[in-house]
Amino acid sequence: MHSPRSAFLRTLNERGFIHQCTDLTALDDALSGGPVAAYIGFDATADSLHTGHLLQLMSLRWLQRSGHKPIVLVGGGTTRIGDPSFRDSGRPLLDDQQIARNLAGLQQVFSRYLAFGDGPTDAVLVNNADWLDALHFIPLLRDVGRHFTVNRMLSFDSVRTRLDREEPLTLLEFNYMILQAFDFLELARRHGCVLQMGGADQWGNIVNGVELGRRADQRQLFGLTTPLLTTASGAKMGKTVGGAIWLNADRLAPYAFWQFWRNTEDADAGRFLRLFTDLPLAEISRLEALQGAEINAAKQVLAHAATGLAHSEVAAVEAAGTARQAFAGGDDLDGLPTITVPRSRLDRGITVAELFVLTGLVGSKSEARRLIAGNGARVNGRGIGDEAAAVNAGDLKTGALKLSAGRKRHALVRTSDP
RNA sequence: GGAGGGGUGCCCGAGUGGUUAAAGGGGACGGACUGUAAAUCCGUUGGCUACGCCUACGUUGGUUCGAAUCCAACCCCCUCCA
Repeated sequence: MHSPRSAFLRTLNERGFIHQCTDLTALDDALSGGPVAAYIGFDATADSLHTGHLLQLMSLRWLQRSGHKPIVLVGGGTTRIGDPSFRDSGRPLLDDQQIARNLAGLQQVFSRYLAFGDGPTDAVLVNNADWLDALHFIPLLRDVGRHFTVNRMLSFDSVRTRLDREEPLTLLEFNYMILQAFDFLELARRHGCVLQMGGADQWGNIVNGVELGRRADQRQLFGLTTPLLTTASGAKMGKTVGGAIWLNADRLAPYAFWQFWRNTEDADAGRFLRLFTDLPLAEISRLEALQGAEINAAKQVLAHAATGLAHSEVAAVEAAGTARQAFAGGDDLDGLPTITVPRSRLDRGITVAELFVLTGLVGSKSEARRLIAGNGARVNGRGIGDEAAAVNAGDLKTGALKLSAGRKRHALVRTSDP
């Protein structure tokens, strides 16, 4: 699009957040006219947000910084159904207890990206269980269901793959889109919310909400989606050793989070800086222009900024220090994953393979053996050649043993007194 | 309720009585090369008290010296019919 008038859309556009919009011009007008309320929904399918949610969090952050009001919707109600969009099969249903736990985990993160409060542009948190739980089937069908045709619902890409593969799509799941549409309508009525944002996979769900607003209330609502992110080499963004890149520190240590960004592919550095940091564009352009090994500097800036947002400035500095030490072979390795083993256990002698299992660097003793056989295992930086190699307290260096699986994955073993 | 098709390791997908811990691909991990990058190449990819043992091809039984492969019942999915 040509340069939008509103600061919000201009920023999103320049930074690469915009994939599709239901009516970009009219939305731009609305945003130019004063504070606008917009929402993004987060279902409680896990107890932490991950990098896949980061684009959404940053979207809301820019919204707020552009003088508008972010609404964070947590899906206490919709999580009980499970969004079938673009999924090949249904997911196991979560029970209410698990959902409650997950919600608690999710909520730790929002305030790191948004300022909550009672002011006109302060962020608010709402839970769709507040209205979805109270719905009655027949009234819902009459009030909402009559605005939906099955013909239209079946036409969305988000469910078509499932149907094409002849995988079952239950009526429960099929209703998800109606409830998400209803959420939008409800937020429009309660909070004057006129915009729903989300990932590209949410397009169908969002459009349903926009249409419901028009049909039920003659409201003009807007939808705006962010692109589906892949790395430059085509992999899904946010998956790596050990699964998802979580935002909660208890799920993924700040050091590991920092490392994730530090390991960004060259070709992604500029794009990620625009999307996942709020550094000025001029600064990003400069970093992006670096060539060859110098791009590493850009990745460090990216890692620092992203970690600073998700965790804290202090955590980011510490993570950077740990990484420097870990790769330079230094001794200050406090940020690495650490396990504690009783001294007596070490005194009795313990194989390196067993230690690797204890640290979680490998999943089984067999895997540890394979790692050793493949020349991937090191203790205090020295390669282990013998599968039966053992260590004892005498091997402790500055009170800790550093185990490495490959060049990048490290863990510390410390001893406790007994 | 009837007829047919199908359920294999993280995923996809071969395999229809033995040499099958199960081809091939993807993914993942490790190594080489590098810059903690990409691409490429190589290796590995169920577990254990490891020259052997245990677990594994929807579930449970059965046939057989021997089954993922044959039989029976059951569970689940798909398609068509009622």
